[in-house]
Amino acid sequence: MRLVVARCSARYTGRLTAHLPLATRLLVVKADGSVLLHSDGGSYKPLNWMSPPCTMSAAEPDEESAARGVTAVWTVQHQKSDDRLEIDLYDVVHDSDHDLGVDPGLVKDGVEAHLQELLAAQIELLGTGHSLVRREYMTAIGPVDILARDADGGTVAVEIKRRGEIDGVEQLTRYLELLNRDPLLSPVRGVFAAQEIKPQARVLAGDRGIDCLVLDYDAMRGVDDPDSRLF
Amino acid sequence: MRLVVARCSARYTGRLTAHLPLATRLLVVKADGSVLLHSDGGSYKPLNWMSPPCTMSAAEPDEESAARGVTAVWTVQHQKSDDRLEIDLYDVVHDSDHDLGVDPGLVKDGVEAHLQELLAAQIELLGTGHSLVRREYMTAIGPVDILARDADGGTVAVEIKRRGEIDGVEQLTRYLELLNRDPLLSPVRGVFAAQEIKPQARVLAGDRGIDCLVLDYDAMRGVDDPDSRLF
DNA sequence: ATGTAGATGTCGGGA
DNA sequence: TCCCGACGTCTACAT
Repeated sequence: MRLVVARCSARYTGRLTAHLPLATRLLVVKADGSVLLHSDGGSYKPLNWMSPPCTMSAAEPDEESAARGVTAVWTVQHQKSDDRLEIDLYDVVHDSDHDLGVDPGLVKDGVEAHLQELLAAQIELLGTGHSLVRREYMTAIGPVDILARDADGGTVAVEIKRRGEIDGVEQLTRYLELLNRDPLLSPVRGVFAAQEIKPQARVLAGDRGIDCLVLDYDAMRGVDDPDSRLF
Repeated sequence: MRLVVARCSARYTGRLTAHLPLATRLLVVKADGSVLLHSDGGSYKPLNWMSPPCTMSAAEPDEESAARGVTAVWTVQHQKSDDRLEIDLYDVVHDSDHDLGVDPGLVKDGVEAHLQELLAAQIELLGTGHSLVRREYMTAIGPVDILARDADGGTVAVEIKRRGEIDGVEQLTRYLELLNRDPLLSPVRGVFAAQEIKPQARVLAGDRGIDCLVLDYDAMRGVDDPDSRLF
């Protein structure tokens, strides 16, 4: 990812035609060639941008542009359409490059969050004698949904999904690997809990010594939700 | 505008609950306090963000977090709702601050509107003997871009787009259906005019008995625009 | 302030 | 791949 802060102007042609007058802005060039042009306010939407797949090429300004003070011209061309973004750079205030690597991406906890609450409140669904240690137990690679103790005092890490698939088992495996390095917690047992667990995920979990727990959302709500107990 | 590149994890609670596992990302803090969290790919949408009005406060990590390697905790709180974004920063790779000033903002060049003006002024591009009835001819379902008469006195409805795609043909079809119910106008012929017409749209138009007209914007401006006639 | 339609919408899922 | 619907939609404009 390349970060440039510069006085610049820009033109965009594609679904519409538009231009940006001269001002100081942040230019972000991502690893996939996409470009964002941000001002110091507004929302998360850039003033102007080019989505991937696209290619960015920097060129010397022509004589006329150079005379106006342009130091570089960036052309960002979309690869599948004729969308094109041209940026004239004037004074460059900042220019740096960073290797960010791949991003695991956002994890949305919608129904998942509710399942987590319910299971935390009904922790004995894990087995008689279980007790809750903590929800969203923080680790360096993200929060473990539920940490609990079983009847024998052993630690249990629970990963909760709406639909239990292979990647959820992988996630729990990573957590277990990390948690088991902590002598205060080890040995940590894993429980993969979901409303529905795919056969492949169940097989993989079994292979990893991870228990599977199918959660009955409605039944759990029925126990916990006052609205469902009115009768 | 503050730019930080750092390994970080984040949690968002508000309309939904979500979290970002540990990874290296770009953090942008804008002058209005809004915060963007970008990965090195994807489109212009950040992985996570907080829109203004909001306040960002940085704090020391608690003991437990510090033990995990957290060097700072940012809390971004929306001012009108209980939306909240919490960011744990680990290794900070880059941190810089820049004064960008106010931005004049994006100027959209209404090419479609301009094309309509130009075609109205050069209505014979539809064919010899055509005359303009009206621009923005109002109907119950919206304005028809141009209504004209051909050499034989027949009515012609023109839909103008910069890029001619299927939905434009559908739109014109709806207008034609409506206009053809009017005995004073019927039969009404349709013309789909655009700078560029996609093959699918051309096929659909043909199927509906709608003529296609490719507009040469530069040539039309050359005829009409005094700035281009100076020589 | 509030509701509604458009967006360079973006993004994900299913056929 | 295209099509369709949801979105932390956002945004401007109308009332």
